[in-house]
Amino acid sequence: MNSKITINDVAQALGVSKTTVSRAISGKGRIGNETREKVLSYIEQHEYKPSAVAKSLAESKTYNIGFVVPGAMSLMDMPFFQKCMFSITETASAFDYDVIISSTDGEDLSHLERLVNNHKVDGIILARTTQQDPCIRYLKSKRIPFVTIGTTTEPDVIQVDNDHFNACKELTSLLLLKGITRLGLIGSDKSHVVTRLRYDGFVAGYEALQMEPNYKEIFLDCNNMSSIERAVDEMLESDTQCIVCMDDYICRYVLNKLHREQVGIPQDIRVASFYDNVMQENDTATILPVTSIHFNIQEMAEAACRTLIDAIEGRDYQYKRLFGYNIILSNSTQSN
Amino acid sequence: MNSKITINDVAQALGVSKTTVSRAISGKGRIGNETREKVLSYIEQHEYKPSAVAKSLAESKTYNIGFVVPGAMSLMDMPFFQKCMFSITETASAFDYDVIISSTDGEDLSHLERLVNNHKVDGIILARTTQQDPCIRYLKSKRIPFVTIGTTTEPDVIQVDNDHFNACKELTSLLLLKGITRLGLIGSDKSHVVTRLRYDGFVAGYEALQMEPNYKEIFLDCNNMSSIERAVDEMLESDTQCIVCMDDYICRYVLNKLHREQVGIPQDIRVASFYDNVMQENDTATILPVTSIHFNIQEMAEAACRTLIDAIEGRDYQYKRLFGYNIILSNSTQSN
DNA sequence: CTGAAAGCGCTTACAG
DNA sequence: CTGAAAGCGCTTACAG
Repeated sequence: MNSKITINDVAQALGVSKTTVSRAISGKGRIGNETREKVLSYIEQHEYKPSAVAKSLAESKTYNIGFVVPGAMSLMDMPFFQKCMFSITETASAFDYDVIISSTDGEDLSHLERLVNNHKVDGIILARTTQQDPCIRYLKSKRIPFVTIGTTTEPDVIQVDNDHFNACKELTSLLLLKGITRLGLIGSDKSHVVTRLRYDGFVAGYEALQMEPNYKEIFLDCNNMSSIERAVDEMLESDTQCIVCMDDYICRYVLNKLHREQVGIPQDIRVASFYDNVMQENDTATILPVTSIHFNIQEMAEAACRTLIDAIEGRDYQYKRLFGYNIILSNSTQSN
Repeated sequence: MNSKITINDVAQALGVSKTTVSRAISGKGRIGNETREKVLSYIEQHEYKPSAVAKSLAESKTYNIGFVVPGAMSLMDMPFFQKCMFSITETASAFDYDVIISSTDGEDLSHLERLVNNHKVDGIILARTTQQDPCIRYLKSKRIPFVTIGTTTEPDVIQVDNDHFNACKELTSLLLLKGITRLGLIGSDKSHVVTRLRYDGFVAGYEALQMEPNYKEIFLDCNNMSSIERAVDEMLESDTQCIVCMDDYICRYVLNKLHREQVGIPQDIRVASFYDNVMQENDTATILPVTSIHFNIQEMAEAACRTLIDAIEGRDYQYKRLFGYNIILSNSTQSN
């Protein structure tokens, strides 16, 4: 209740116009140094806080951005989105923006539509891209600024992503150069763009060495335990030397399965992962270190947020940014 | 860009006043049936969407609520907060509110302060309570409506929680009645209110049967792997019959440790948990089913959100609500 | 350098 | 049942 003080109160108390007060605060427009100081110190002392809502209306800006996450996500996906979320709220608040959270369940965009239609946000960040992404189409049609975390082939979309393709390509080549040439691959939803990129990187890793993968040992759309374990079974029966998992979600199941089957790593079979989100958290005492790719999620999410704000505020920005990676070699892929 | 249409445009097009349009939309104030229909159908067809910001300013309401989560959280805590978040956004949007996400890092309330000072929210939900919670104190001083998910002893705070005390009491008594009387307890941060409640429930479970716990076998503030494993070591060297874990985070470490030490469950020692958040997700193939307590997080978070909105909108509400639980018995506590 | 005034797009007493 | 007008608390040409 102490905060009923408005710009008018300040102006009157100081015997100046609210124009002047406004200018002192925003720093826009010419104003005498002395006057500014006077206003600023009064504001400081009396804890005047401008109303964000009134500012919004006057500027037709909300200073809010929407962050859209998939409504259905597995345990393993949470660390990624969580990191994105924290990084984005942190970055946004540095620019005086707040983050409104929204979710989409497949084709159901109603949450997102509300946010956009009610003009509650100045822009949107999409936490993930899918093939034929309905969110992307919708947002384009609405002509609201947005950036995707993840790659899309849709034209004219601002996007920020990890360089999955090159990371996977390099890791694959690395394994091949170690003499581990019969690689099996397990991935999940083909509808996620990231799956496609990793797949392409995998194939490119072979091609870089004039080799070719064994397509029979590539299992996609494995998004539950049983399909993953079935893939492992098949690989164990064939001559696969190393199981390459597209993400740590899959990797976890694979390791468990191998453990139960008493298959030794790396003696009996090797394991690598294209993503290490959870596994580095030293949270999973069961799991041995696995050769994998490490991305800096925070940095990428921060870039997504900055880029969006640049777009909102009419500054220049890059349409597409790709972030680097580290490959972490562990003895799970020891070549002997 | 199709959305530049305002209430004025609608009024003019229809030859009525904007008062009338406003009334047709809000349903407040008297208005002729025919007029209302006319306005509504025009709005429908022309996709007029009122500006939330203008509405906010006129009503001095933002239709936003803030959701405050701890900035530092472990992997194991994520499912809980995630569930809360989804449940809250879902509930909020049913009442036409949006959710702004905010975080606090211990004593650093700057995010929260920005949110409150800029008047960007009508109320706040705190995702967790701690002893001497600085957020609670701050929010009380600001006289902004808020509800906590979690119990607090601070007076006059609207709170919603799971009934940890009775749940833990009952599970403890149950074990004792099975003849498993030498229980060891491992818990984490004493500064979290929930730790205290579970501890009290544990002791009360003994007292209900005129018994007393062995206080030497109670280990608190175990919030990393090594301290948990040390506790397990001590229990293995004593005559503890069952290790009771305060949450699934701890339970996971305990199970891993026992597994590595080749200690059989339940033959050699039994295991129970006061919380099953992650473990029920059938995500953790390694982990065997453990006797534990199950809460309905979604229901509780929804209640938190509804209660907050009731408070914001001046309706009646309950100061404190406790939600029930299920005890899930598994063979990890087989008494023979 | 400073101010009076119009405007952002709604809501809501008040009057009819 | 309907409308003219004031007001919510800011910003920003425009004029001086």
